Amino acid sequence: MAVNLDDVDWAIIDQLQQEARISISELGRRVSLSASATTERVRQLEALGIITGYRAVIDLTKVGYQVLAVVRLKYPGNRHQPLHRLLAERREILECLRTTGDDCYTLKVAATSMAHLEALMDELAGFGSTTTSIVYSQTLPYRGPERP
Amino acid sequence: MAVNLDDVDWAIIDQLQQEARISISELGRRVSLSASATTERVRQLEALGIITGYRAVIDLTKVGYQVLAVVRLKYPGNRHQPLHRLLAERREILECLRTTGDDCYTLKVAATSMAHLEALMDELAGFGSTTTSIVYSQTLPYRGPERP
DNA sequence: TGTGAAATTGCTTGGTG
DNA sequence: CACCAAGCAATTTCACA
Repeated sequence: MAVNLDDVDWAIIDQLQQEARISISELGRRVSLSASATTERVRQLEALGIITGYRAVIDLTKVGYQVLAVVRLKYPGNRHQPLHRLLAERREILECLRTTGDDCYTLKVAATSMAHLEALMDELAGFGSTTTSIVYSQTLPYRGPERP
Repeated sequence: MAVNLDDVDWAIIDQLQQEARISISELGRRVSLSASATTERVRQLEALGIITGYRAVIDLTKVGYQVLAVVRLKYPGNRHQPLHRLLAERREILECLRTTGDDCYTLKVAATSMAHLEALMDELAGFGSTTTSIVYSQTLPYRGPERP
């Protein structure tokens, strides 16, 4: 499943992880490749599923989500469909990881207020026992991987 | 700190959260605006700090990080500099949130193998007691916020 | 795979409603 | 604020190494 990538591939990945909207020709300049060769490399990285997409990063506070929380959910049994349905509906749930350990799921949830968070927690509590931690600050905002 | 955004702003945000590399004219078509007006809107969203950047999303497994873990760190005392130094150095730490509750920090860590993860955990254990959960799957890969 | 040249398309800027 | 038009870049395609 893992793929062999050379220095140029990694240079491209690094650049696009930092500034995904630079032009192909600018990217080519930075990695010392012609525009057409750069296009081909990027196309390959996309086709191989190494680059899975490009996303704008939004400031949650500025768009109205003043509360960010990490929720751990202890989910008894193995009927996961209802939870998946909730994840699809409630767009306030930004991320959901299934993990080992006592808490089966770790979710990241954005809310506009504590009241809003409370309502979301009531929904989640229907699935199992929850542990909620409010996020003070993103000590390290998400960054992508570098060459192993 | 929060900002007032109209429908067009949100349409732009939605599009760029999904496909950050589309051209300005394509974006303009999708939100029914001319290219120059679209450029101006996007510039404003960036200048206001609502859009904080654009990032390529990389498949961790395919580039060699077979293990993803969520680590909760109980950090006694309040000397946070050493931890911040580690976060800057160890690029395997992809994210770090400071939270309320017993565990002061929640980290997301990528490793190439269990041995690699073990070494990372030894480093983190120097800061306090840790609780580690291996991620089975991203039930919901990260997505951005929608209009509140 | 990478390059270079030509045709197409997209971007930017200044002037206008 | 948004549109239009013109001049300038960037993108794509193709023949060639």
